[in-house]
Amino acid sequence: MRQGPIPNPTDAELSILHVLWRHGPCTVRDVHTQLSRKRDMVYTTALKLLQIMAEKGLVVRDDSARAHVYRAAYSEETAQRGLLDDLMRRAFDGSAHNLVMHALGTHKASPEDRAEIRRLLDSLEEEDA
Amino acid sequence: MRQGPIPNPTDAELSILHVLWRHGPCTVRDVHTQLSRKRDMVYTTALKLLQIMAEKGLVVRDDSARAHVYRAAYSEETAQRGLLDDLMRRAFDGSAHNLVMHALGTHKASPEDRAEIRRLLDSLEEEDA
DNA sequence: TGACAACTACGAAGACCTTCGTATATAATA
DNA sequence: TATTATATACGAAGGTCTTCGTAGTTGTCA
Repeated sequence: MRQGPIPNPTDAELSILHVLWRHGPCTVRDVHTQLSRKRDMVYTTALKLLQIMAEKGLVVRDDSARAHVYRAAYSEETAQRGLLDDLMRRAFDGSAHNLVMHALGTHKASPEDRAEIRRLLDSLEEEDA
Repeated sequence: MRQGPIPNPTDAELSILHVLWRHGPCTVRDVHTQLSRKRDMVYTTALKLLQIMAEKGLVVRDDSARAHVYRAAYSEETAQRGLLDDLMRRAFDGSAHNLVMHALGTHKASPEDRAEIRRLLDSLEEEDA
């Protein structure tokens, strides 16, 4: 644990969180097994990362059993929002508008994606009214 | 200089690039003066950063005069795209749709912003047709 | 019980980022 | 010319991130 706000996850931390979000609470062994399918990583590295993440407050540890069980401290959505905020502040002058225009302009959005975005815009219009 | 693709700028590097984008080509002195208005930083730190950035290819150096002149190697838009790509790949499963929905959902977009986004969506529809 | 397997704890190395101090060279000036 | 101001170059410290190896503990099973 620690005081203050939970920091944004780093790269390796994010890859571990992905496993936890996808599979729910996991032992180190579980995390390592899953992670090994994507990256090359030794067991103790996963362990160390999880220990550090627990200290940072990124994950919560249940050490009632011999094999400790870890779970993500917050949802993927929350993490995404934190990372997005950070990038927006650092590189987009804090403007969501800038960022969205960029994302839409340079990356493929399917017709379905665009329809969904329109629906979201519609609902935002209603809120303003 | 160096080979391979130009890496994304780090935090301190981004703050220097902001000065160059805003003011055009600058000497170290110029950059440091501008930067000092926002952060606390010693002259030689700005110098060192610019030297490293030149090595990475983030900035281009003109050393024909005694006070070398640096300029950004690419536009702010290009840098933003690179950073956005990176975040999308790491945290949003490579999906612009996810990212946009998040940005719009959790951050204020003015009616003007939304109108502009709609126009962009319209133009994307035409491209598909 | 003894040997082995699986677990946690932890130190430390190597990479990168940021920062600063010092050394050195060059221009400007009294 | 001698002094002072301003430049660049560069080494190194301190921080974080990631990685791994080793030590020590606990459970399992023949």
